[in-house]
Amino acid sequence: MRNDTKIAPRGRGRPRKFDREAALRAALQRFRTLGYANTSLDELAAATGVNRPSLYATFGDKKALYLAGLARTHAIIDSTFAALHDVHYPPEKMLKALFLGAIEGFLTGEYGPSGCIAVNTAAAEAVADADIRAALADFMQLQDGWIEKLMEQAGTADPRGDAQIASSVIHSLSTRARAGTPRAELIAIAKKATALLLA
Amino acid sequence: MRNDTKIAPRGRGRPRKFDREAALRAALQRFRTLGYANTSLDELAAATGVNRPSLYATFGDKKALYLAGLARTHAIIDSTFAALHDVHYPPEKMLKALFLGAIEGFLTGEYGPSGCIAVNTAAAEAVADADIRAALADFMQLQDGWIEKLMEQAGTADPRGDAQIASSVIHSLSTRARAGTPRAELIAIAKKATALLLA
DNA sequence: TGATTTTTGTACGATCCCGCACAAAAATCG
DNA sequence: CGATTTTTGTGCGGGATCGTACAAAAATCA
Repeated sequence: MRNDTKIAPRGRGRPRKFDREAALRAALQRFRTLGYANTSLDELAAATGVNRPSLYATFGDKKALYLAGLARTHAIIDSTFAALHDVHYPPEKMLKALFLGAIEGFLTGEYGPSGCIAVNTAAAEAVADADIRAALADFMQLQDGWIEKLMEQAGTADPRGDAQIASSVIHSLSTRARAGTPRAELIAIAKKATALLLA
Repeated sequence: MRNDTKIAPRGRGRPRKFDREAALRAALQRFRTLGYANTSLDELAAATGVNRPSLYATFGDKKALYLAGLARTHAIIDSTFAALHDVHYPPEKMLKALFLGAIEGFLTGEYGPSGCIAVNTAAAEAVADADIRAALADFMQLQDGWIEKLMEQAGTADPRGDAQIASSVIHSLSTRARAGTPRAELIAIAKKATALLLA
C-alpha cells in the first residue's frame, strides 16, 4: 500500500523511501478533511506512510507542511485556470466549465465532500496566523485575477466586478459542499449565477 | 473586569458568580477568532472568567459549549432578519442594509476581522463532525430562507435563486474579511451584487 | 573494503489539554 | 443554628501532541 516511487536518489546517503509529492498529496488530503488544527502529526505520518522525523526532515514543522500543501494546490489551480483560458470557450460554456469543474472538485473527499482547503480550513486559522492569512489572501487573489481574465475574454462589461461575484459564488459552493448540500442544488446555484452574469 | 451580573439565583445553593449569557458571548468570541479545534478550555476559562469545572457544569463539554454558541448566533441572526423583514424597505435599500450590515459584522473581532463563525470555523470541522455539519447546514438554511422572503417582498422574479446568490456573496464576504480584504473592496463587491440582482 | 553521507525508525521529554474528583464556600430551608 | 444544596476552585490523572535525539540501516565514494 506504500507509494514507493523512489525517484532520483542521486546523492550519497541512504535513498529516500517515499515520494515527496505523493506524501504531500496525502498530507494535503488529511488537512482538507480535518482542518489544520485538528490534524495531528501522527495522522499525517499514518496517512503519508512517513514517520515523523522524516516528515520534519523533508518539510519542516506542521505549519510548513500545511503551507507546502496550500502552495501545491495554488499551483494546480493556476494551471487549471490557464488551461481554461487557453481553450477560448464562448462565455456560457466557459462559465459552465468554471462552475461545474469547481463543484466536482468540491464534492471530492475521503469521508465526504471536502470543498476547497483554502476557503474552508485556512480561513479558520487566518485570524490567528498571519502566514496562513497571507496564503489565503494570495489564493483569493489568484482566483479573482484569473476569473477576471476569463471575463475579459468573454467580453462582459465589468470583468472585475463580474469576476468577484463569480469567485464569491465559488467560495460559497465550497462551503455548501462541506455542509452537505447535494450536487443538484449546487448545480442550480451555478446555473443561476451564470444567468445573472450573462444577463 | 468580571461580568458578575448575578441574575435570579433563586434556588437553594450557592449563587452563581457569573452571567451565563456573558460567558457564552466571551466563549463564542474566542471560538470565532481561533476556530473550534484551536481553542483550548484553558483559554475559554480565561476569556469567560469561569474555571473549567463550572464551564462543564453549566454547558457540558467543549463541543456542547461551541454548539450553544452557534445556537445563540443562530437566534440573533434570526431576529435580525425578522427585523429587516418587518421594516419593508424598498428593494435597493433592503439589499444595501443586508450587505452592509453583514460586512460591518464581519469586520468586528478581537484581533481583527473575524467574519461569520459558522461559515469560517464550523466549516472546518463539518466534514469530520456530523453535529457541527448539521448546525452549519441549519445556519445556511436559515440565511437562505430569510433572504428568499426578503426577495419575495422585494418582488424579484426568482426569489429563491436570487436569495441563493445573495447568500453566497455574503458567505464570501465573510471569508474575504478573514483574509484581510479591506472594507472598501467588500463594499464594492456588495454594490456589484446589488446591481446584478436588481438588473 | 572502509569511510562518509543521508534516511529511517524507535524512543523520549516536555508540554498541552480534556474532563473530573473533592473539599471548601456560600447560599436557603427547617 | 444546624442541615441541605449548589457553585467554586484547586488539583490531578490519563492521554494526546509536538518536535527531536540517537543509533541502526542503506546507499555512494575512495
